Amino acid sequence: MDKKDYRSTLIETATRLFAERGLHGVSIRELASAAGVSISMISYYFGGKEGLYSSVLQEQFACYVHIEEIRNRDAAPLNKIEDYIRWTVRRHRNQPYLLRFYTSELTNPTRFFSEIVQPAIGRVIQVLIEIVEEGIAQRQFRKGLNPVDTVLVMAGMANYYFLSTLATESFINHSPERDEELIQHYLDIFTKGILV
Amino acid sequence: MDKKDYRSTLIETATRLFAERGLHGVSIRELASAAGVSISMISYYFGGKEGLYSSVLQEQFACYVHIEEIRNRDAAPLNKIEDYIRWTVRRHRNQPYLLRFYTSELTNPTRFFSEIVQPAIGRVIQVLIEIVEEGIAQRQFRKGLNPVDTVLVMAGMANYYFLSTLATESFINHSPERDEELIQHYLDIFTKGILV
DNA sequence: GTCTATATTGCGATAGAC
DNA sequence: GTCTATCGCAATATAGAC
Repeated sequence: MDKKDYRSTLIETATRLFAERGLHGVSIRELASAAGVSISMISYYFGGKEGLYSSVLQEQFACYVHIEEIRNRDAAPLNKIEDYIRWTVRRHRNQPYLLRFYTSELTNPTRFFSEIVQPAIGRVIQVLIEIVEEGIAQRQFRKGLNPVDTVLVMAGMANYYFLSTLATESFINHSPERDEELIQHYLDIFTKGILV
Repeated sequence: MDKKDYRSTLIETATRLFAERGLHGVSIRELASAAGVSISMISYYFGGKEGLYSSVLQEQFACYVHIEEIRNRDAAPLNKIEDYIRWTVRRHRNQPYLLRFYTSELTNPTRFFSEIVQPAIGRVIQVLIEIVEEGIAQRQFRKGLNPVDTVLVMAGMANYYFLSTLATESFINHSPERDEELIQHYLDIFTKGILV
């Protein structure tokens, strides 16, 4: 908790509040009061509430450029898939509110979706499709696989674990200590399936 | 488009608008105007905007009781898993706005989450865990599987396909004609994995 | 840069006529 | 059951003092 300037403090506070209640669920009064500044600061630094929301969104999705490093790694397709899963888990742990923006923009898109969110998610899916196609071409993955469906299974399992937290936390342990075990199980199921 | 009473018309209109923009994203003025009634009808029938939202939510999640039929079927665990996937796809196709409420309540819960949404989703996950445990006990599924992680993979892949639509529709075909193929691929990957 | 005060608009709810 | 009119309040944005 270093001393921050008002601009950073506002972004920090807004990230939490927008994540918890959405763009329309929070007023600039509440935002300013929670950040300990006056409401006029929001217009001053961000040009209004939507500008602040847009800045928060850009910061949250900036990390998606990292998919290019996974893409360009000189590694076997299966290792890249492991990279993707580890990176996804790490992303959600480091940015506890990321998934809120991710899903809230996917289901109730604001006018910033097409500019910030769609390119980020779309690019990740495209890179993953490339990786699966590469794996099939190198005969490491099965021939009959549909790359698109394979990728959606993979992205689904990696993200849904975090999405489901609120509905299952009363009977499923979601603590970070179990992450390594989770990653191993996910890779195991994804590569070998569930049948004996 | 039958002739409907105002109550049903309001539920129908509100389902679309709340799904697209969330509880706070829509005003009762807009709701009433889109439904072609006066705003006082919302108080009259539902006791206010939140009452209307609650009715919409209850209607959307009523279908979740159907998981008990899958649970009680006299069928092999693998067949029950296929049932679950088919039922999930059907559910999202029949109720195009269901996933909006599902994810928006999971990420920005309203005060109706714990009463309506959590019990529905939680129960489905619990039944699926039972099914996987049964499959392991009957030696149809692999011994080392963690039932919880297995279920989260399954629920993730079944739901994420629909969740991702908005970000991938420009390069992935999400039309219902492909659903049967999708279900087959998903079952195939989930049972056999991706490796050769 | 930061504040207070205020302009203006839109909100949810409801009283009361029909 | 349904409407119009209106109340009281909270919203965003900004002008202007410091």
